[in-house]
Amino acid sequence: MTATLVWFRQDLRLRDNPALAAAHQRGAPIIPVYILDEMGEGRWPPGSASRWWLHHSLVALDTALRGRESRLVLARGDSGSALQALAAQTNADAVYWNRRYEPADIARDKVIKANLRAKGLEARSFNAALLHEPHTVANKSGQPFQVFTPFWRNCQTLPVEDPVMLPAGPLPSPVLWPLSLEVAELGLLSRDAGGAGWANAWRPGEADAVKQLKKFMLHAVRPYADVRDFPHIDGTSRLSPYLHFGEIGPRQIWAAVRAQSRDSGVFPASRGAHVFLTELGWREFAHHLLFHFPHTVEQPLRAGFSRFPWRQDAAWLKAWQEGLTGYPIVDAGMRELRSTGWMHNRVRMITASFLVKHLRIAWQEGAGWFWDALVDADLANNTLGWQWSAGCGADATPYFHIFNPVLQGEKFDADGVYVRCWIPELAALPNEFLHQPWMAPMELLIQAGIKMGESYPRPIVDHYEARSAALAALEVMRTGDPDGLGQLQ
DNA sequence: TAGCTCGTTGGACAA
DNA sequence: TTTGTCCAACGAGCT
Repeated sequence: MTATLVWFRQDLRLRDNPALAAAHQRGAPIIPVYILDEMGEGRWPPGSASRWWLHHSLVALDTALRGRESRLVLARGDSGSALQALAAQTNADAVYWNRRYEPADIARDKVIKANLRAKGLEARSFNAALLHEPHTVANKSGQPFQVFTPFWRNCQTLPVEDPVMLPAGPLPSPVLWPLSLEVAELGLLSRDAGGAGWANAWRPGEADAVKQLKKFMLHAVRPYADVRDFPHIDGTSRLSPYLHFGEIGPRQIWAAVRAQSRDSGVFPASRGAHVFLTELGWREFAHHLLFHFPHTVEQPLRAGFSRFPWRQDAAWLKAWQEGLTGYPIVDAGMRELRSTGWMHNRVRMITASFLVKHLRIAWQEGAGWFWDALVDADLANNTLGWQWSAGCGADATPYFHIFNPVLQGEKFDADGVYVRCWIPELAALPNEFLHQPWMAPMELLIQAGIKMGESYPRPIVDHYEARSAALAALEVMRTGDPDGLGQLQ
């Protein structure tokens, strides 16, 4: 009796899973496999928040499979060797999986596919993660797009496939299951990590991904365009970690938006839905860029930025990481991140801008911190976001756009609900000074129980000085004039 | 090939 | 208080 190995990676779902559906169609017993292969992830093995999520996601996937009289076989180590060993052990003659697009994975999967085929096995890969795979989108010169708008316009001329259906009922299973590790044996949960905060904020797994999408489509997609920028409002989809781990796929989201427009006949049905799909477009664009410019994980897309005079300052970096910069909107975001493994998108931009422009600390430092702290840490999205903020990526902000953390706070958290939630020591301060507590008169600070520099830090940099220094540093980069450096602190 | 337009998310300042 | 205007680099993408 032969069998098909279905190799799960970042597609931890049963719905819209082309590899699994194809295996089912093939008819042979299916052996679902997950291999924890940290060396195979290149320089970007999952960080602590991602490992926590992965642990629970694997539990959820196993539960879902057991509901279909199947189970998830777990292994750890080199993916290629583990697959070969499992194939030999189970007499499997085919291995199916869904593709990934990170540089290290592409290189590894290519070797694995060749080795399996050399042994006479059928090795097939599918697209589960993207609406449009990177090699299917190009500009009129045949080159990859580097600007979002033309990229997304081009994508919208291409068809989006419907989600793949998996027939109901038990999955064909082998008579004997191969040996498997327990999820706990993968050692994904570390003792020092913030498991409690994450568990309060999130429920990993496909079932909750589907629930979250339904809830969002029902209540939040229509007002999305108007409220998504306000961090105190639960106005975003919160689907990012589910998408990263593939507990839901972009085709399912596309189909949900399409289903909603059936009544009106207009697609998308609302401005909110249109803006929401554009966000999905950014996710596509991030994968497109990562695929075509794999060096951007470490290096700026715009080569000139390798000359940027970044500062190294461990104390400033630590203050940023811990939410102790003295700028409430920045600190609130960094504390939300530490506490929940997630940060509102608007605040991600503000905190990232502050690190690279006000502190002039290299974006790679920020990317590394986010990578470890975010439950939705995704190499493509993280890279694009940080390069965009630093101004060295695709479609980056013009150099003279520098977020003013006070104005951003006043504009997007006018009533201070967000800041008061994450910085309780400032809660009693009136709105007028909440985003710049150092400007508050002494008697107000005393009334609010705040001792500047003790209960809450003074700003570690002055906005206007930092802004000038950032512009000067950009000028140094642009002209290559080393004299400009002398003027920089 | 040359030239033109444009760019997710802004800020400072004047009126 | 709100609104409009400048900032004015740089390179992608298109015609």
